[in-house]
Amino acid sequence: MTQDSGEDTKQRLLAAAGEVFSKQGFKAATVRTICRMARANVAAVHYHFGGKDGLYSALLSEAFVTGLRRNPPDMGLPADAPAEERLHAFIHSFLLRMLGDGKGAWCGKLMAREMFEPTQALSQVVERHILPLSAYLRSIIAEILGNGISPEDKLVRQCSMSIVGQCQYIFRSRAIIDVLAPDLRFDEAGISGLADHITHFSLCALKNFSHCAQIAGTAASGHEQSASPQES
Amino acid sequence: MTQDSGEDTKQRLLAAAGEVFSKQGFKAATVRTICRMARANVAAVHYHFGGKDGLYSALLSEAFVTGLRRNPPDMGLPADAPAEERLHAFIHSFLLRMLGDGKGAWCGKLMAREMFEPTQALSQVVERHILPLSAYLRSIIAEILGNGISPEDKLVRQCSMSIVGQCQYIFRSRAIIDVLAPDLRFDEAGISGLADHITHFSLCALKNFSHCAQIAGTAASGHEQSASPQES
Amino acid sequence: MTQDSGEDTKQRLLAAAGEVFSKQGFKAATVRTICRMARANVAAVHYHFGGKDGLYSALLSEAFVTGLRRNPPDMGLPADAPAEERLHAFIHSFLLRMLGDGKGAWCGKLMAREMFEPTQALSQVVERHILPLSAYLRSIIAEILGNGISPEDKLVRQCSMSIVGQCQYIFRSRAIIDVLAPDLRFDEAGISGLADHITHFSLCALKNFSHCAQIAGTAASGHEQSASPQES
Amino acid sequence: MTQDSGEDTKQRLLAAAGEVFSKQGFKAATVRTICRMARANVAAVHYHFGGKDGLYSALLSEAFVTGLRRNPPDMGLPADAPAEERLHAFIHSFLLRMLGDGKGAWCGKLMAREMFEPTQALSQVVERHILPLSAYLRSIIAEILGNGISPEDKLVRQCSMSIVGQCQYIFRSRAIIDVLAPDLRFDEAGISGLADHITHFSLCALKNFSHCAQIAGTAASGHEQSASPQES
DNA sequence: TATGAATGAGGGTTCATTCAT
DNA sequence: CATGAATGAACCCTCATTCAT
Repeated sequence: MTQDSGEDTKQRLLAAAGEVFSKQGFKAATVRTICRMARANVAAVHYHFGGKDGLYSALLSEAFVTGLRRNPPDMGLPADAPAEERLHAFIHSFLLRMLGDGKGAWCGKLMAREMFEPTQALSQVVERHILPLSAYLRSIIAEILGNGISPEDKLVRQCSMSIVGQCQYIFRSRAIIDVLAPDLRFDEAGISGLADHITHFSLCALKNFSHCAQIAGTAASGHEQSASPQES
Repeated sequence: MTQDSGEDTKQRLLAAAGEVFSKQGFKAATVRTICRMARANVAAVHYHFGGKDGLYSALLSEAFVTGLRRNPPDMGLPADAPAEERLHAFIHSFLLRMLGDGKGAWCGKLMAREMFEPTQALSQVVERHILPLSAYLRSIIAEILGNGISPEDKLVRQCSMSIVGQCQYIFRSRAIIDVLAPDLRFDEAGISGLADHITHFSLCALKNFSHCAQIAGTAASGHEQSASPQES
Repeated sequence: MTQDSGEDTKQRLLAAAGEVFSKQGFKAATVRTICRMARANVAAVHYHFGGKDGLYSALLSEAFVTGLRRNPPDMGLPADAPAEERLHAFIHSFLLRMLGDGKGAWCGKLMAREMFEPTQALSQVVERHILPLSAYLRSIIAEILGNGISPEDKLVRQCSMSIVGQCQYIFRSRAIIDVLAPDLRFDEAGISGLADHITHFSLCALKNFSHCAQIAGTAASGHEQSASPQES
Repeated sequence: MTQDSGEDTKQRLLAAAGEVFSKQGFKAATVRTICRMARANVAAVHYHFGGKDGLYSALLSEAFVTGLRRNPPDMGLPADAPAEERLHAFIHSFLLRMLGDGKGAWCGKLMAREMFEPTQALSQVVERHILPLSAYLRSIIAEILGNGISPEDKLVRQCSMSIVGQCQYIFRSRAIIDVLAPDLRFDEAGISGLADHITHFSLCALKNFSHCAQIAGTAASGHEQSASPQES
């Protein structure tokens, strides 16, 4: 019973911390708010996590694990599914992790914030979770680009950034988007629609990358260090 | 000398505030830090701007004006330049405003932060600066998509988000990118290269949007509220 | 010990606040002074009372309760004592509450100040403590005036003000009185003597109110809206 | 013209200071408020009066002179008027000085405040203005009491306090009175009525002081240091 | 003579943290 | 294990004052 209560308090603290930290940021969030929401004493967070920093670190670790378990990057697709479908699943799960409104939706929000405003807890998360995710996305991109391009190629990296950028923008600029596209809803159907668009947009780009090379070249007014498929 | 000193202090405060606010955010930044950096008294910010809020508002307004003057969205291109070139200029100037290292480099950083963590000072900035910028970008996109599509079309709006998302990601996830792509430099040449890639990627997508429709349709596993060119 | 210490600090804060607030007024008094005097931390007042306002409110409530318990308006007289003796007890206890030098002497001082410079904490004190006191005094006055006059009569109200005014003046103009009547001592005997005088002065007035009516009428040079016993 | 403006500013500052100081007290009042009301620069008060303290001192001196000139204690009565009428005039003028709403009504308010919360500027005012006023009142009282009683007698002093106390109470406890006697108006007629009552009440007491002695003696339960007419 | 700009001390309040129980 | 009480540093802001013109 004591143990239960102890673990229970710890979990309630983590849940509350997720909500508050993801909504207000590390600095703006206050330990008191978190503890009040978790129906715990102010001193509990220091007892369990050693302080505000410790709570945040613990939260960050759990955030990724929980988020990925809830919305895995392949969304249950078999490993041998077509690359196009796997890209769509990756994008869709990405959006769900960041925009989902259900309990624990803060996982992705917290990560997005961490990338923008990295704390010292970031590095371990990057190595443990982000790098593998990135590698997985790049393998999909390389497969779509074809021509035997390596997932480590600079072009693949850039395309990976283009895709992830589109996903994160939706969440990060939500305040702006609410003004620019007020009819956009972030319910399940809205998220699905966004995933479709981003997938469509990106596939169009990837599938035609070589054909359009000269156009970009022209538009780039001579700056030609931009990687092209033939480069590698 | 009085006038000079008066305006001077005000300008020094703005400069320091830009640096600190863009680096730490509104809440985490402290008036003391800003004043120390500006070699001004703590009370000066209240005298000149009426408080922390006022300083931030003034800064936000100036940030956009200064940034746009330094790197205008058309980068000096004639109004009748090809849409492709104007898109490239838009993207390039966007990156320069956010990534530039010169004095006032915080302009873009500040805006990116404001979009992620909007304060009450955001609304006026949106109306005065962001909406026109967005309209300009959409007009370019509509021209490239052709078929007489309206700049207000949902598809154009989504593509606009795709493009802006790619640009902002570069800045926003700098901490991650430093790990994912450690060879990326953010000097003039590096930024130019990034602009080329994003332009290329986006043009490939836009130019082939209709041809790829069925691919996205397949990948989207039946969710078809995603707009397609034929829709409008 | 925890409980003791906890309540102890709260009580020390109240005691110090009483001294400081009554001496300097709400605005001029500083939380830091109070805390220093109470050997407590600056944050303690916010922990226990929620802020300067809360401390003042709590103090005001306690002041009246403590003061009335220490010097009840009837001074232990039986309820059926003659009205004259009850009036004397009322006046005497009033002076004791305001001029007493013992611990908690600030009770009356605080109230006097509050009446002169009312804060938003006044209303509740008025309803809870002052109105009953006033009603009690008016019942005594009505009994002395006789003729079946109602305690709510305008004349009774005015006489009540005359009596309370005499009592409060002693305290309020202490600075002046020290000059005008330097031989006045505010020890137990001095206060008792003052109570005797005020009682005497007021009884003389009340007992002869009807007989003197024409005198006042003459002196009032025609302004006759002053209530007289016959009025009601 | 320069001189005019200078003197003008000085006068406007005094007028504004009177209003603000009398309404908020010395500490709570701010130089900025006064200067804004006087349409003068913040530094003007330091230039003309040497600081906040100096302004207050200057104001206090002027307050009494102006107030007494506006409402002299005899209200124009001939020096040989009956004592009863002179008492009424004294009381009436006292109330007018404190409760008047016209421009410059702050004179009395300021003095009342000063008596309650004496600053170091009080002493000179007491000697120059209050002592003569008090002596004048005592001469009236002594004349009414008759029996050749001296104006310096302890009884006369006490009666003087009783009368002044009634007058000041009306002003000082205005916040309470608004609750206890909400039908009381402080226009010219209301003030006149109050003056009538206080005069009436006091005359009744004074005229019958000797007759009632034994009553007070009884009520005073043995404390007999209260002065009686026969004593001196 | 008069003023806009700038100052430093101090205001109340909030915070993460620690202590004794 | 857990908690209510207490802490001191730092927050933004306001003030009377002074400075340079």
